[in-house]
Amino acid sequence: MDVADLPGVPDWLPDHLRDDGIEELYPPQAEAVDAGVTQGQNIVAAIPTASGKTLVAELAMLSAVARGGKALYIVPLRALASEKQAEFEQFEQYGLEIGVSTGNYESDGGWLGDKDIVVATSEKVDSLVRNDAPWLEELTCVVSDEVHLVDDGQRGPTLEVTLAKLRRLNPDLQTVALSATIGNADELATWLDAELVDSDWRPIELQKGVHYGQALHVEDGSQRRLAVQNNEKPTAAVVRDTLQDDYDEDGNLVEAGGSSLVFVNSRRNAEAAAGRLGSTVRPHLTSEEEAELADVAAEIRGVSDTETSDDLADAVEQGAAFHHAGLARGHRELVEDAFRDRLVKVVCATPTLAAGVNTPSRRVVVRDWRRYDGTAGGMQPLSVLEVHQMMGRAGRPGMDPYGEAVLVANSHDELDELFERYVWADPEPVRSKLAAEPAMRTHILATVASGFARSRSGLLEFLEETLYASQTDETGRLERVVDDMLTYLERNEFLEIDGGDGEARSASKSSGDEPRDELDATSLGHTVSSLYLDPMSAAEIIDGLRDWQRSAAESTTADSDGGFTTASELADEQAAAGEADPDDISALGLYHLVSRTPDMYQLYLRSGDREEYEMELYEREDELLGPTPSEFEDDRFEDWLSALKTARLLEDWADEVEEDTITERYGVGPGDIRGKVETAEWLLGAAESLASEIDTDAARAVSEARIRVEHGVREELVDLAGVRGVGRKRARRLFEAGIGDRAELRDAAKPVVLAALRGRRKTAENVLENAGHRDPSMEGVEPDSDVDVLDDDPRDRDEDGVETGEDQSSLGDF
DNA sequence: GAAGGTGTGTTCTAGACAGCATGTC
DNA sequence: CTAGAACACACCTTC
Repeated sequence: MDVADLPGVPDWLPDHLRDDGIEELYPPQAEAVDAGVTQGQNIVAAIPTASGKTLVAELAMLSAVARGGKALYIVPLRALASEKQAEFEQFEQYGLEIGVSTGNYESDGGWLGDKDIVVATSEKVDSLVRNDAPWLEELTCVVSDEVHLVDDGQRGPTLEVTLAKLRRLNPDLQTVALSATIGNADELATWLDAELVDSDWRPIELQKGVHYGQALHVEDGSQRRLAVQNNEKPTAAVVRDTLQDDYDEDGNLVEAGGSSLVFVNSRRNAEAAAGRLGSTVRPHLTSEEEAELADVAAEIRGVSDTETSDDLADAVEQGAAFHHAGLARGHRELVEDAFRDRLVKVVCATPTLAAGVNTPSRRVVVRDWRRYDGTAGGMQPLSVLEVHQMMGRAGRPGMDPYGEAVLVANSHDELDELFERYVWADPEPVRSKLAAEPAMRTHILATVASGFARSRSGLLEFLEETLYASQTDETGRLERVVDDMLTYLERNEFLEIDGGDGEARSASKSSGDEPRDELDATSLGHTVSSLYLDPMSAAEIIDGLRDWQRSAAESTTADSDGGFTTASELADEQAAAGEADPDDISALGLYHLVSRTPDMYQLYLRSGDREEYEMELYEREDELLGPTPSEFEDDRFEDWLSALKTARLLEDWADEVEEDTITERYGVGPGDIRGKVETAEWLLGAAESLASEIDTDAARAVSEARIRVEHGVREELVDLAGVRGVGRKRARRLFEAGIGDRAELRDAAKPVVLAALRGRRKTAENVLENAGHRDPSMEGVEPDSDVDVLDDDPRDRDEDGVETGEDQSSLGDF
């Protein structure tokens, strides 16, 4: 189909596409147009990655906007939100406005309601629905990217419910769902009343194969010699083969050496493999490439002072890299960019890269096809869908003649098994996971709180519009889970059933009457839903805070030894008790409280950890909020301990312990610290709202704990760290130079400030300006040589990562 | 006697969304 | 209950 023949699209689009070199649509795109994407028709497009899904989405959105509408593009990852934003910004020249909204980022320049196309994560959209964003009703087109993720137990239900809600809000909404090739795309189409485009057409051919022994066995039945040299691992042989230039019989260069993407099953394996493959890659680098790689390596070292950072930089110097979720954001982006620029020749990655941003490669090697899964009790094979997603990264459009995806077999039996299991197999069907309890807990409360259902029957009726309902005939299960969760939500005071106190419901049941089933969210329930908390997390936090309030009150009472003589004295005493002293709450107690909620992904207890944290628990038990579970309640006690480990990490961070020390002490990567801190920040913010909602005196302490963890500083630096451009390190340096807070920073002698900031003039000027200094100029100022500046190398510091100073005594037991 | 190979026991395990109000070194 | 790569370490071989 020629781009000139597109119905319903804006006039400028055909020329725009031609400028991009697009004259003709790919077959699946043409199919989507025939099915009516540009005319408001619902579409499910199940087609491979890199076969032009984005253009299908763009056709739908642009034609919707051309008709005076407004489009929403839902992505599963924040990183994809920014990638799509960059892509859609090409249309700004035609007057379209693009907006982005994720948890940590919202595009500026006006209200989202004024944008023509908004990109957001599914959770953000869910949250917008819960908080009643008015512009959602103006949507005429919604695109859901990677919709096969409805199969995900954790996050799938959110997408499923959100789509159902958007469609109910606006019955005329055009729904475009983009999916990987899956077994049951037709079921998705039925659910969404959509036309189905199901195709495995790809713009570049993808050849799948399995390497075993000295040969690569390709799916078409052919074999290619791919020799494993002395002591080399098969993966290294495949990577080396990819690096070599190919020539035809006449000696002409057919194809220059290419890059490989190697998928492995653990972070450690990724790092080890990258280190080893470096020696495979190095001989193939030009000196120019080596110099550029050295620059990238230097940037990587600049991102953080950790071992991970050093290891990554070492690998990159050799032209190899690793990629996993333990990397800091900066690390990830540097690796992805260097790989896209063909500078880094091999990336060894965990599945982060298969689901994440677009990083195609000449060849993909799936080395490990089993992954540890604690719940299943051992190694479990990856799903076909997952492996196909990885293999689909092979082949860069316009750059490679074809892509190759290689599985690695270690035995002849495995060779056969891999062909059966992955090369020739169709992906699994996608199944809704909505009926699982944690998902129901959250979404029932949200559905009631935001007014989508006001009764049990209304709730069930709404749930009929989900994929779950369309995939099952067994209505009994759904009803049972709904009732269980309603009871749970009522018991925790998030919901009122029948406007009553819980007795009414069971009474009506036993009397055999028609169940009076009105549902209403309590004020607390509304708060929990709009905070986007799992109700179970909210319940845990509320219990913990109430427990603290109670015990604080008791200790106040116990202090007054006299006993009460009159009623008024009793009242006074209770009032005093009611104002429990927030200073009694330790930061650790609060960190532990949020770390044990289901919204915090806890750290793993390693061997030896159990003993260590049992000791820690014994020493600091009275700081924790709520009663410690008995050691015989194995699971809960285990959770309590790993929450303590997580809480200790947060405490260290808020105690200004060096990043390097933390990564080593807890066996995590720099990116994990950021992740934990971010989650804790969010949960403590939610805890702050809950604390005021349930009327405890803890709000102030919670707020302080949150600010400390946000900036990673001790109490005395909270004010300084609030200045833009001042983080934990600069705040500490300024403090050590005698500058205690923002006001003192404004009045401080410039030479002192400059010296504290290690003579960086530009930085010092920025900092002073942000602190509100009248004349921040550092011109002609020389650093004060009397100021002791903290050494920049963390390895020179003592274990606490805090320079020995006057406040040494406050360090405590260390 | 250093470098390297082989054998054995031990250790450890993927990912990442959200409130609210603004910004690390 | 289920795996398997990587590593640390001991021990041996080889030049």
